Amino acid sequence: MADINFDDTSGENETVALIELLFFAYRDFVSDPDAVLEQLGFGRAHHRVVHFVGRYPGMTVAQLLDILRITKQSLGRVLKDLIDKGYVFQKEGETDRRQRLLHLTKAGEELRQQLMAPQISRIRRAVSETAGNGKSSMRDILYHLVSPENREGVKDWIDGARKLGEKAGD
Amino acid sequence: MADINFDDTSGENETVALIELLFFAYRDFVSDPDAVLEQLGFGRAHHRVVHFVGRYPGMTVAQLLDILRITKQSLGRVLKDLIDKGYVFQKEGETDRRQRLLHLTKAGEELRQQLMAPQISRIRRAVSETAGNGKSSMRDILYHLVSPENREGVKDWIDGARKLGEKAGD
DNA sequence: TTAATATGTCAACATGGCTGACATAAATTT
DNA sequence: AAATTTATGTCAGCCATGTTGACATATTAA
Repeated sequence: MADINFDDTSGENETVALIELLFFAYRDFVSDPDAVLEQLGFGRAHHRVVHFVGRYPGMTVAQLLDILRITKQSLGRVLKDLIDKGYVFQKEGETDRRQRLLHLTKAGEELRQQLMAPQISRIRRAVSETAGNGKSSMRDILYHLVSPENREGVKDWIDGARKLGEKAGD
Repeated sequence: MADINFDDTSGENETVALIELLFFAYRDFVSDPDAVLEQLGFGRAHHRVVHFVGRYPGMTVAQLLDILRITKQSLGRVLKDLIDKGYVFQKEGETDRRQRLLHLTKAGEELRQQLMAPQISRIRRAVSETAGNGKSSMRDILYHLVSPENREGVKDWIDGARKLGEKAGD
């Protein structure tokens, strides 16, 4: 349709596999903290706010909006939840008193660690299970980001889809 | 909170950086095809269906549900859209006539290619721009999955957050 | 014949995106 | 000092896409 160069047909299937691995890996990766969030009545939007505020205490609302790429309205809702439930608090900026600098409370920081822990474990496990380098390394790593109980299914899917691919190059 | 081993403090910050890189990279990666989808009145859910059906023509509805991990209801809506607009069609299973095997029409396959093209380009570019191996390779690759115009901001964020991190190990 | 399976459909609801308008206070510019 | 811009908050309302649970149909399997 557009002017894309499909000259390199050699890595075609591998690249498509990477697209799907990224989908699968991300799907599992973000699902890790869901159980914790659910008990608190929070969603993934809350998670992102807790994570980034904890990572950069004192950040402004504008900075957070820029990172998350969402609107004030969307942020406002989850931020209100987090403030009301005592995980985030705001501090008037010292040099600019219009700013409401964002910070985590002790409970907020604990929550952040709790949410981050399984993701850290997952990444460490993936890294430790991965050898090689370059392209194959990324593939390995992403594959290893998939939950062990899902790997068989993912592998079957990837292999199966490749077998049925039209122009099986490699 | 839970019994997580934070013994290995050496790779702590790097691992957190990987978490954020995965967030940023995925954010940009899935946003690639949005412009095309918007013109057709489709969303990302439609994209996923088109992609996976095109990758595995003749798959059953149950298989697709298992891959996407969504409910029948959620799938039904987007599937109906895609069928009504002529991008997907269903074929009665030959051995099992209860099945409605999923296929892309010609328009569907063209759409799939059109949606996949920028993601393939992005991955290829990232791979070609990446050297090294192992952990650093994944970091490089994910970093390079971020849009060039966003890399400065992402890098600043990662570096800035690391500088402000409590236990700056490495 | 009965039970299980594959699929479709309905109502109802929740989350978290979005727009656009508007308000306030503080900082900056004129 | 006055006017403008900036940082933030808030309101009403819309949309996409996820959820549950119930129920219907056709077909296959026991």
